Amino acid sequence: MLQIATGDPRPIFRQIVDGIAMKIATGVLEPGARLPSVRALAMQLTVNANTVAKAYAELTAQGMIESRKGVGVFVSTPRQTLSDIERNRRLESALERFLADIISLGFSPEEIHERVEDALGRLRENHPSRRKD
Amino acid sequence: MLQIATGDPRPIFRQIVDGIAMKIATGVLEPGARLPSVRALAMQLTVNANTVAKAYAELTAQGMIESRKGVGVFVSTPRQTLSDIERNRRLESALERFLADIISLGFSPEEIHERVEDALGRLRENHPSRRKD
Amino acid sequence: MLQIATGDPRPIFRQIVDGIAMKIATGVLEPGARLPSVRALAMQLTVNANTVAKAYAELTAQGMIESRKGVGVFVSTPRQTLSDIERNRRLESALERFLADIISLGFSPEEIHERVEDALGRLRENHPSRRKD
Amino acid sequence: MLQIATGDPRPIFRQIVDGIAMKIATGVLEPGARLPSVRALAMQLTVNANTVAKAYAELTAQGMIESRKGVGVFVSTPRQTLSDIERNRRLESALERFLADIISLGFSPEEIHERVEDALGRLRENHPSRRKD
DNA sequence: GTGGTCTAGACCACG
DNA sequence: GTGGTCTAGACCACT
Repeated sequence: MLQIATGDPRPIFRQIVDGIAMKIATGVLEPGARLPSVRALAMQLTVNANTVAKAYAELTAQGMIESRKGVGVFVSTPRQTLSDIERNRRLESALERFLADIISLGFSPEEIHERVEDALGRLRENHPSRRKD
Repeated sequence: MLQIATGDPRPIFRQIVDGIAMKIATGVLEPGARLPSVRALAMQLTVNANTVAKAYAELTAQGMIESRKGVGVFVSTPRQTLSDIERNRRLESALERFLADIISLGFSPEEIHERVEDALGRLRENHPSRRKD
Repeated sequence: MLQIATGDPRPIFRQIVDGIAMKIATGVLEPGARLPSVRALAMQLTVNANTVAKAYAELTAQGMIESRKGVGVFVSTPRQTLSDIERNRRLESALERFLADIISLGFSPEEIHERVEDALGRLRENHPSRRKD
Repeated sequence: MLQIATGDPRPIFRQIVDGIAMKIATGVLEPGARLPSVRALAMQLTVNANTVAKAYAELTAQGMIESRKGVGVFVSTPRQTLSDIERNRRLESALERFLADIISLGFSPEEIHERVEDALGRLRENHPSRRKD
């Protein structure tokens, strides 16, 4: 279900964070849903358990999941943790980074537009009415 | 002309690479244009000469600039160095990271669309209809 | 300068986070100040370098410090990263936790009041005009 | 009467311990008052009986309750089990953690003072002038 | 079984 | 030298 790509420039734990965050954001994983245990996911991805634990820790810090010792890890109900200023700051910096990453690949703005629209379209499908809180 | 920000999370050499790549991609620097020498740029930015050399090396490896011995460093005429497969892989990976970063901030696909359009619009201005090759 | 207490119920990395956060909040460490390197602090506290790195990572995630590879770790200029709702939520939960931790120690509300006032007084001294942003 | 919250980061047995300790400290449960049996409380909270037993064991070890075989579990008359040094150490440690948690949220000492006073006020109401021993 | 913490030691990226 | 990532393996707390 989750995929780790060795060619990907992102570190492993980051790929895990991104992958799970995406699943939660698109509603594939709903609030209350249980995630695979640290050890189970580590085994499945054939990475070290600490690496998965680190990814889970980051998602926990971001308020996207909650863990209960001896029980498991669960998707938490979404809330707005960041200030509006900070949200915008992060959007801007992510956008800047994204453009910096791809600009030297020689894609034209039109091509980039197309690909982003595709991706957003895929998001919208599984994501018909985003909760506001 | 080029700016190094200490607060920027990117390493210095990366900021240089991105800055120059952006200038080339947007047409501010045209093929054949001369870049400052390694030493001159290092002085101007008050960074280590090795750092500038590393940035130039990366840009050279990407085929965006070329140095002519004893003459200087110049923007090269655009060539496609990466395979289409590789370019697409990198675009996908950058896109996934971007969306993962952004989506957990609670922005709706519509909002993201708007912001990306803004940014692309800013790009298109300095970039009327470049290369399709 | 920083102290790790073996009897302390908090894990080591938490004690480091708390200690540094306190120093930043009270102005003992000012924005831009450099923190000891991961390895240096690990040596000084005779703990593993990974433990210090974990503490620094948490402070970084909280936006209190910034690290630059190959350079060092620095106190960042404070900003308001969390939404007001989230700030209040966290204040409440910290308060609840604090009271739960100490209530069974047999201190009366008056004693608790006194001790908290002492601590707040110490904060106010080094902290005469808290910046708002 | 006692509440277990699944979202609470504390383990269940801890929530039980804290909840009962709080009731005793605030005088809601007076010395000699009878507590529900392990099984009864487990049923009521729909948790495992072992979990309740563990909570009762900890409260017993702390001298806050005592069980009389074949009769039931009762709130004991308060005794000081921890040394003053140990109590103070724990208070300091809890205080440090609390302030570290809170101060990085950007609350001013004045705001913190206010909120702590509120919370202590709520405590004092059910706690007119208990033990100074 | 679950997650959390810590250690030891390796390798990489950066300046 | 700096910080960041990953592994391997240990121990603890909780259910």
